[in-house]
Amino acid sequence: MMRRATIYSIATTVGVSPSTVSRAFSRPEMVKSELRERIVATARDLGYSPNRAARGLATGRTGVIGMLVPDVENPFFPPLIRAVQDAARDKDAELLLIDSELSSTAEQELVDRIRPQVDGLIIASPRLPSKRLHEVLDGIPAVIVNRSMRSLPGVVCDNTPALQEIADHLHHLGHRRIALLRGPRAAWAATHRAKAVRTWAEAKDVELIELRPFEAQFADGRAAAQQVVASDASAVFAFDDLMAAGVISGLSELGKSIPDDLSIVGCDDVLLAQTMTPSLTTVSAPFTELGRASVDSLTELLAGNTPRTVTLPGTPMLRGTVGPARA
Amino acid sequence: MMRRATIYSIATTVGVSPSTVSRAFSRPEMVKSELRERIVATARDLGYSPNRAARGLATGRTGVIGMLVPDVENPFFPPLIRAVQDAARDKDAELLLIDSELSSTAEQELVDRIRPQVDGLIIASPRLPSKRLHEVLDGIPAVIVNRSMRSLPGVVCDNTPALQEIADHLHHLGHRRIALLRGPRAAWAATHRAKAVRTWAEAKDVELIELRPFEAQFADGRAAAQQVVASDASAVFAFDDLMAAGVISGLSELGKSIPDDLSIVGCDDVLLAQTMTPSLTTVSAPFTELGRASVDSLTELLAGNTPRTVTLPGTPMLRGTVGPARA
DNA sequence: GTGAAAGCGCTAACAC
DNA sequence: GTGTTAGCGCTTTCAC
Repeated sequence: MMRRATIYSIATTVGVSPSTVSRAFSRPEMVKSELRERIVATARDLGYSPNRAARGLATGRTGVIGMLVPDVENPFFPPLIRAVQDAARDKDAELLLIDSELSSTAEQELVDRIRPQVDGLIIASPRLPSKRLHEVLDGIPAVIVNRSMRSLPGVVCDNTPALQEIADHLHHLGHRRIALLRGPRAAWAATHRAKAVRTWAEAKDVELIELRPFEAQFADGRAAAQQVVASDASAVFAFDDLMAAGVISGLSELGKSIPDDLSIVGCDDVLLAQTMTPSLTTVSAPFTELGRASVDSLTELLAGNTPRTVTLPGTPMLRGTVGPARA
Repeated sequence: MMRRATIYSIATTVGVSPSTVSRAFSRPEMVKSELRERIVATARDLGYSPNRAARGLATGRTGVIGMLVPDVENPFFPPLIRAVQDAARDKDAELLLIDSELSSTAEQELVDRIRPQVDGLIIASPRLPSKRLHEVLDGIPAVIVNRSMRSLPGVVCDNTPALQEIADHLHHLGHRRIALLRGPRAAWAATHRAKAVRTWAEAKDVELIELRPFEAQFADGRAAAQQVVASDASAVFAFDDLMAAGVISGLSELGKSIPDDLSIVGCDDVLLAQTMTPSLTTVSAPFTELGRASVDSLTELLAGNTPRTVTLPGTPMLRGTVGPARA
């Protein structure tokens, strides 16, 4: 397995200087087209591909974007990762993925570790206190996803209108007593979504039972089923789809059937919302746009500009878990 | 935003030479402990973290592992990614994630692009013909996941005993006519799983209806529901959990209820298998071990050894989608 | 045990 | 348009 080709080996075989080879790739317009073609051709023959780490050392730009997520296994993230990766590819950048495994203490260390290897960071850190997050991100260009902070450019999804639209739908179906399963106390999205439902309920004079903040895991949803039944609500807003799946599972164990006995609404429209039977009524997050906007904002940031926070709307998806309130 | 600390800035403030600082980090035992501690301390003060790209340039080792998956959104991959990332972290390596988006034509290009930035590759490419794959991976240390090839070290999950155990269970429950939803024709796992079921069925003298290879997407499972009903089978083995969810959805639309009318078995035990109601009977893939084994094999490879293919067993998970055959 | 110097592959002034 | 040179941050002989 022979040594990989470099601009030097190409330079030698073509009979030009290394800088010309370099330019042929990074500033094609600066080298005469006939020469450039010869260079590119032999580069291909030699199986050359530029060493971006070396380029990064020289330019200060690595061409890699770091993406930090709290938990790859949470179904919210794969579509987001996909979207970011797509957008990054369009900008000729690679994706370094970091999973902090829900440990905010690890985040600082992780960020420090990768700092020199990335141009910037796209970070989803729902729980870390703003102040800490700000410290963690000190000195590294970063855009934060699904969370709004004054000090950092962000990309968020506004689910308020969609949630309220679904709420209206529930109202039409006769639901007058609704349970709300709050997400994690410290999570921006949880607060935001809860407020949307609360505001609506107050305006509509609907009874809203707020169940205490939960970790947003399937098991938490399952565990909440008891309380939902006890609350005597006929419909429930879960913080996200995963919790919604959890309540459904828990309710089913208690002999309740969906949507006949209770209506359930999730949020995000992740894969399992679509694959469960019946499929879940939820709010669809614009993953592709979120990803693209994140990368765009980061690009802006790297260019020295100051991107504003981007807000993208969720879309209501009326599906099988919502039905008329039981008489 | 001041320039990041380097071994030089540390060297200056401590009053030693850059090489000593370098050694303090990469060969701690070579520098007197008192000095080393001073160096480490001021490094911390200055917020230093080593530039691994530079280190990579010097050593030829980047400290990053590339992971290529066909589709991050397929629920099989997030747990695998998580596991690989964990194992990589233990070895002090980062993860560069590449999603080929099911396009095998793109794979060559993607691999070439990242080749210089990674030490090696962990690749899940279920469909690319072996010969092509071998070419694509030419000259880059790689281990392949969930696929067995003579020319490449691999890590695979053997689901045969688990599937047959579940099949036995079905047999006890009275199932004598079983449908098999094959996965993608070119996929190693699909062939392997199909054989497991087929062999069992022949031995048990059970009627097996093999439905033509499908893409392993939810929609394909849904579309297969018709054929399942037409086949008059009382139980179905789906290629994977996603397809299983699909058939369930399709069957439910046709008025069939699970497991009363039909029993369904998936494979892999991805998140949605656990979150659906009823939860899916399936074979649990040892994600953590698969990830660790992949990284271990790659490490071996990088050390110049020739790792054998690792085979890890799946575990049967009897859950809610299997019941007695209808009389 | 520590320092000096060369080099990893590339880019970017600066010359020509 | 193209070549020369220095330097990005680090490791690694080779001296001392």
